[in-house]
Amino acid sequence: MAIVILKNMERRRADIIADEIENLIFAGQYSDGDRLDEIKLADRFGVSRTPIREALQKLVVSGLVAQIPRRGVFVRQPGPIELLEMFEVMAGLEAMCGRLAAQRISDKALAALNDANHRCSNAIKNGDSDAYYLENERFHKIIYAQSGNAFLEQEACKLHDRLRPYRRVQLRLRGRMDQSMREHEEIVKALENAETTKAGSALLKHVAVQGEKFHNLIASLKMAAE
Amino acid sequence: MAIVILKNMERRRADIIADEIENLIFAGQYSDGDRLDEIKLADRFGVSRTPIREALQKLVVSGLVAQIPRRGVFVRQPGPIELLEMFEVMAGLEAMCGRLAAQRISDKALAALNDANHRCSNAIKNGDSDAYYLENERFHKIIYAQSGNAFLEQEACKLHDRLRPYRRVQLRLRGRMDQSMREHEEIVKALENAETTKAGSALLKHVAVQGEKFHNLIASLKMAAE
DNA sequence: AATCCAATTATTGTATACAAAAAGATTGAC
DNA sequence: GTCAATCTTTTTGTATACAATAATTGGATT
Repeated sequence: MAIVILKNMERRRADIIADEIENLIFAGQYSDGDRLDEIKLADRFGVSRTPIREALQKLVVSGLVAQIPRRGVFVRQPGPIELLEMFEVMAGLEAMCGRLAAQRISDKALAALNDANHRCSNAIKNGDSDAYYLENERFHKIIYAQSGNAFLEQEACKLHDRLRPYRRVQLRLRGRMDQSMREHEEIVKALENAETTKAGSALLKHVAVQGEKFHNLIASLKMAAE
Repeated sequence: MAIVILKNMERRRADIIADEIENLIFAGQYSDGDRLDEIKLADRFGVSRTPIREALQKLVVSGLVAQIPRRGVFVRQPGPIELLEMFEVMAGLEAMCGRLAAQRISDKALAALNDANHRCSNAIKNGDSDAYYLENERFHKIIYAQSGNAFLEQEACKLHDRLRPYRRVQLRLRGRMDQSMREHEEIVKALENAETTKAGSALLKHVAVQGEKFHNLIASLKMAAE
């Protein structure tokens, strides 16, 4: 008898709204320091202030906005320093996932990684950057899952999602997609051979913002600010 | 002229309540699966349901409770597997902090580490375990800060605080406090000599739940369940 | 014209009211 | 006696009302 985990499809409105506001912030609809007007949001979503406020409380905890008592809730777009810090942690988490996955990964997951890589290659050939980003994300999330640590997987996913808007920028550099592909293959090889250390260091290098990637990130932030 | 960062001392009631409920959960006042009754909590804190609900939303995001739509909010005490996963991530984060701190730590912070260690020793001699836990915490938080990565520091602190109730258990093993002290000294030495890898591995080993620590943790969980 | 103060207006935070759904109790059939 | 269906109660989720605080505006004064 199969065990069925039925995901609660019915979500609370406040939760849906929290996601939507999050997307608005990620999409750059708000600048750093903008106040999130409860009444305007309530009008926008066609609800009262109550679910809006519950949604905002969630965003406060997840760090996307800052709340000043009796003043309101303000969006907090990370500046260059915080972004570098977040990428540094992301690299560390990916390395952690890689080290664990090297010991724990299943054959099926290895096949899935190769599959994702293959589709990445095709996307590059076709110049389809959207497809590339999608498969790239699949590649990394497989590794998170194969860490065999659900808590780590969750944390890595959270940060990955939060950095998504900035990751696209990273890949716009000339030849960066090709190099990224080579790194992916190196990572898979290390995982296949259960080379713990190598898998970790390959992922660290792959994700870390160093050298040219650093300058690229800073430059793109300046452009976004204009 | 000194720059004064005035921390908003006035906190929202909902935030204070969120902290208090969090403490109740940490203190073991609720078992896994218990429903957090909004009305009872409202009575307890002498407020209406509104601030209670805002507080609960925060706890949902921080992962302490799970919300089932139209059913309520239920406390989610981590089971043995999730605990091990969390300790595994904690060890990884501490190692990350250690590697970075080895490159970035200040002389002043090194002195503070030695100071904390010294007070740890004294606490052991006096059999004052409360003082030991306090200084041990100070020791680790200094390292988080000296990673030079505020985002990492914050994440490490969050997880550290969440694991606090279970860490005490770890140190009850015979001779564990002495061994822990030796490990602290090894960590400081690596940091002093800017030995990146060694600082990381020493912290990993220090925090990871392995061997006897594993059995101790599992056993204590069983006792708590009785 | 610039600045300070008072009155007005917005906005947040909390309480209460109400609708919808779930849990629990009660009755009735078998 | 057990099970099922219906009715009642409880509880969640949302809207609205109101109080307290912050922002704003419009003079009055220098």
